[in-house]
Amino acid sequence: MGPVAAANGSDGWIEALGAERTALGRASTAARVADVLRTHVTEGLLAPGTRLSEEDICAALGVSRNTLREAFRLLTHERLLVHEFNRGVFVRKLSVDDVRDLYRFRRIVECGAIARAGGHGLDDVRAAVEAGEVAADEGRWADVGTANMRFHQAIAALAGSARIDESMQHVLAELRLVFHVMAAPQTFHQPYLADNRLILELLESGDLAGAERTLAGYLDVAEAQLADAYDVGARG
Amino acid sequence: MGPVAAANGSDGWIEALGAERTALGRASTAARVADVLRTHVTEGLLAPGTRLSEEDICAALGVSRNTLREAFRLLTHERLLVHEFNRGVFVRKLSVDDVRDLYRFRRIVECGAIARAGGHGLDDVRAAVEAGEVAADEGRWADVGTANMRFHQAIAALAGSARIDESMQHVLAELRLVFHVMAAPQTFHQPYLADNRLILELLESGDLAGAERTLAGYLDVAEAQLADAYDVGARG
DNA sequence: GCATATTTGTCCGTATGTATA
DNA sequence: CTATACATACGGACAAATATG
Repeated sequence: MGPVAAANGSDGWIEALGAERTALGRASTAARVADVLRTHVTEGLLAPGTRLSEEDICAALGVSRNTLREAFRLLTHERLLVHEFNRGVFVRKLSVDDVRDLYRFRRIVECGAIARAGGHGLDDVRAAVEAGEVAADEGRWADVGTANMRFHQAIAALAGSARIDESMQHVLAELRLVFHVMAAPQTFHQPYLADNRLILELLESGDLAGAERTLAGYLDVAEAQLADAYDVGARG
Repeated sequence: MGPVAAANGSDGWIEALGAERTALGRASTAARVADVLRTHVTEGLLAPGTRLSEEDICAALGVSRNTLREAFRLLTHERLLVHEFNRGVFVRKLSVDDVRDLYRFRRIVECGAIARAGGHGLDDVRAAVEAGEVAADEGRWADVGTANMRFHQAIAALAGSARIDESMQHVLAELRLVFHVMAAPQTFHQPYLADNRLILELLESGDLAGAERTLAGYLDVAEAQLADAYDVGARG
């Protein structure tokens, strides 16, 4: 374990990667490597701006450079990593402008999905709302966060478009990077549970315009809250 | 030039690729290779379903397999190619369902962009409309098509979101694959020029709701026209 | 169903170019 | 300006999967 860890001054995340080596079972090697890295990035174990050295990670995960670069491609496309030519790949660092851009995207996609919602797909929305409420009752704040993600993914899915679904998935993955700048990311989502239920009820009653209005306001508030966190905090 | 051409029964597109070898100037090799392939695919020179042999293309472009595979990855992410494990990469073949999905996406994104349009960005819309009209007057149908693409890209850009812009770009590139199933792709876009101008004028007069309604109807008609072409033609 | 040839998946070593201390 | 570190790109190798006869 020594040499790699000692040489790179990485705060130990390289070793954590190496520990996942055994988990690399089957399926495309690159996809598995991408899974491992994706987890580390979205969980906040790799700080934004960190450079990912090809050599070190190859050694830690026991894969070749070509395979690793394939994994880098996947995550770069998901905007979790950025690739600077002749310099390497880095963990994505989102700016306030990125946050505003993400919410512009969400307003269009989520509100558009509601406006064109048919009757189907509401089950997934309801399931996400209830899962969030149960998790909050039991104090499982991390699960509240994932339930909230599921809620918005389900809202976008009302559009009935695979491409919309995929875009939304990527946007939400990016947002996970943003949440780590919050002082208390655990409880960030809790206040929005009531809005989620209200939107669900408006949808079920057929009041699409009301649901859309509520969601738009919701997104405005969340965006402002995150932008404030940037001003106070890391000045990203 | 003989052996490669003679052996692969490729209708000559491999040689056409080879002709672009000199154009490979600077910037990442993989990105340049991707550019060449992207052009060939979107121009319809490579029929959907065609398998892209690593060996042949490496020889034609004079790049290594690793580099070519990197280019393949880029284009796969753009959905222009599909990668089947242990079988190779193929030019994407879109189904009727794909067409419907693409138009669902466009309805949400383009109409949403109009609904949230500020005053800025209309210059690009106007430029695209006028370029299309001039090209049509002069019978340059290919340019009419590209001007039409520019128009819709400019509409999406009214949202003021880089992520929306990029998503729209990919969707329009995919749509180019669809246009080739039309009997007369050259004149496909011509009838829509009048709609483009109408939408521009509604936007300039501040009638966002009217512009959105017109565009939505436009997209419905175009989708139906393409779906019909699929029924009659290649049964994709 | 089997044996063969082809093609892809993965990895390695190395030479060259680029950025940074 | 020099030196070092690193990414880029190439070519070759072998295993594994697929296609072909």
